[in-house]
Amino acid sequence: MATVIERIHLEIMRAVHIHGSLTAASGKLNLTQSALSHSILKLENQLGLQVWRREGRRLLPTQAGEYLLGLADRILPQFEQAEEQFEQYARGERGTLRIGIECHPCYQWLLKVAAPYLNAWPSVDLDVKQKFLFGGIGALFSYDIDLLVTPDPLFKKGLIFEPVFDYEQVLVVGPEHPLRSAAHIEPQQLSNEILITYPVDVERLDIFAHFLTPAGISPRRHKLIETTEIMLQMVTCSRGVAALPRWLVEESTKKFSVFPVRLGKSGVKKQLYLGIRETDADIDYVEAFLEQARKQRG
Amino acid sequence: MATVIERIHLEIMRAVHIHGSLTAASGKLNLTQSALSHSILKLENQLGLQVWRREGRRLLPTQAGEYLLGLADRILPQFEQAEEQFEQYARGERGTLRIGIECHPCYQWLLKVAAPYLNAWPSVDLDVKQKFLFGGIGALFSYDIDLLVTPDPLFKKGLIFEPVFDYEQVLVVGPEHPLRSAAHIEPQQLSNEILITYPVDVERLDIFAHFLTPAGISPRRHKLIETTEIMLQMVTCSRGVAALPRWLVEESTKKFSVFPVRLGKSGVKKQLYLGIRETDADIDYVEAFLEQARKQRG
DNA sequence: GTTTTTATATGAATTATTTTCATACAGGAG
DNA sequence: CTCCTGTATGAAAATAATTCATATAAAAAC
Repeated sequence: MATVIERIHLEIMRAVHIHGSLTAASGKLNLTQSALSHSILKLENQLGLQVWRREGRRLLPTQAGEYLLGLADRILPQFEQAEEQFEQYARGERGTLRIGIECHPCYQWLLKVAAPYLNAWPSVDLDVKQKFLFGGIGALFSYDIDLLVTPDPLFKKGLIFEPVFDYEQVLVVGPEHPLRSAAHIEPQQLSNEILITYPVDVERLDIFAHFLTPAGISPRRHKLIETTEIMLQMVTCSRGVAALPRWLVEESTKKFSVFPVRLGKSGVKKQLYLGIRETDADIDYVEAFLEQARKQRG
Repeated sequence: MATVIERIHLEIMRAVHIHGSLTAASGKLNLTQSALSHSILKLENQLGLQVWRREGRRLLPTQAGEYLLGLADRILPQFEQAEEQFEQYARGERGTLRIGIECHPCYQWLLKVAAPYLNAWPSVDLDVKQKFLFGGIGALFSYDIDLLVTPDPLFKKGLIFEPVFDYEQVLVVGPEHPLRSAAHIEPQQLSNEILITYPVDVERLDIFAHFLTPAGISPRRHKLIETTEIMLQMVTCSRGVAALPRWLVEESTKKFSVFPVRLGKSGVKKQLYLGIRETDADIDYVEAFLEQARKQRG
């Protein structure tokens, strides 16, 4: 078969899916309803099958339509990303490094590396993404991001992962807290505490995954807070305890009266990794980011 | 920016890359050299940058050109796969289940499952792929395959892996071989043998990865053979020993005089997994394949 | 239940785009 | 230097996409 599916068809499928009707979609695409109708009808003719089941005036995707929608979701972002990239090239900029992060400490760490990197590479933009339909690895494979910061590396063909940061996850308590100067704590000592965490799945929280859950302990209450600052504020006021990287706690002692306590006798030790696609390994500004990360490390 | 990059541009970039010149590419695309030239020139105007550096009459991709080539490699196969899929839909067929395999036992196992599945689903085609630029997981993520058979599952968001087959990797020896009726063998007993394997990386061969290498032993010689039949033939004639799944050896005793011997006291135990994309989990013929695999298992 | 509104489909006319044709121009081989 | 072979280019031709005007029908409103 010749080439029949064009970008415009995917654009139409997606726009109709999002906006609910050909008419609504036509506005967004700066075309008339008639143009879209003709375009899809032609496609249906060429394919020899329907893309929508016309039920009254609703357009319900058929199996083929669903397939096209999936194709649109995979492909259109890549066209768009490419066009943005070219706009940047044309302006003399190098491009955008799209960074994906999969945990909160990842974000904290990234903030520290980003500043010196942006100074060194004024022609490169950074874009940070946190939500991935198929996880960070999937985002890397499908070119949604160029670089992944994660605690879970994957050593597979086509990807390169490198450790960039070691840290210890510690409990943070306020100045009034009885555990304030304990050498370390055991899981059961948290069973009567209010534990404050970021609002993510419990399995993804280190204090649960590597400390409480293995011991079969739950805290008295589990409170969810979005931002680190508010979290530390609440800990300072004895409204609960939290778990954060030690370096972050130590940096915060200027602003908040908070104290780190080791989790378990040997502590909860974590590593962050940086992952890229093998094919990107020799792009200068990608390489430079890894270099910057290594420098920060040592 | 409006939508400027179209499928045809990617087709041209790829064809020129493959065939070396606009003129050569034009033949393959059933267009004239002039058409391609106009098309790319228009694109370059809209993007505001060159896609090729014109050096004499050679067209050398610029950075932007390289980017487009990468885009073409990722995107065009998806368009093509979609069109094939639609052709099948139009013929009343359900589609093609593209299966990736990452090891030789995977292939042997697949052969056993494929026959009953194809009978049960006459409207579905199977396509088996063995070579992946970015490994099986990458192929799954980038829609090169729909289903992966592998000994290395990856439990990540967006993917579903399920164990489908347990087997023991054993040594195969011929009728004259002194180890023929040994209860099991130790690594050093192979140091004077000719070991026959498939021609793949040593790290991917179970007998090396899980038996010889940990003990620091190498066989006297290492011979590479492509096909299982020839391999068994050579073993029968005392031309060497091989390592294969026990079930495969047992099935082969009718045709070849070969004998399985356990590797180490507790044997080398392996599992095969089937992996799919989460989004495909409720496609009936995909589900049916998993069901078939489970049935085979029990 | 009738009317009004709002959606898609369709044919013809128009506009825009792509493609070809003819040819200019230039690099590389001999 | 000349011939061969590649790309670029402008104008003409062919094709394709888009609009406009309108038909048709399903919801919604009354």
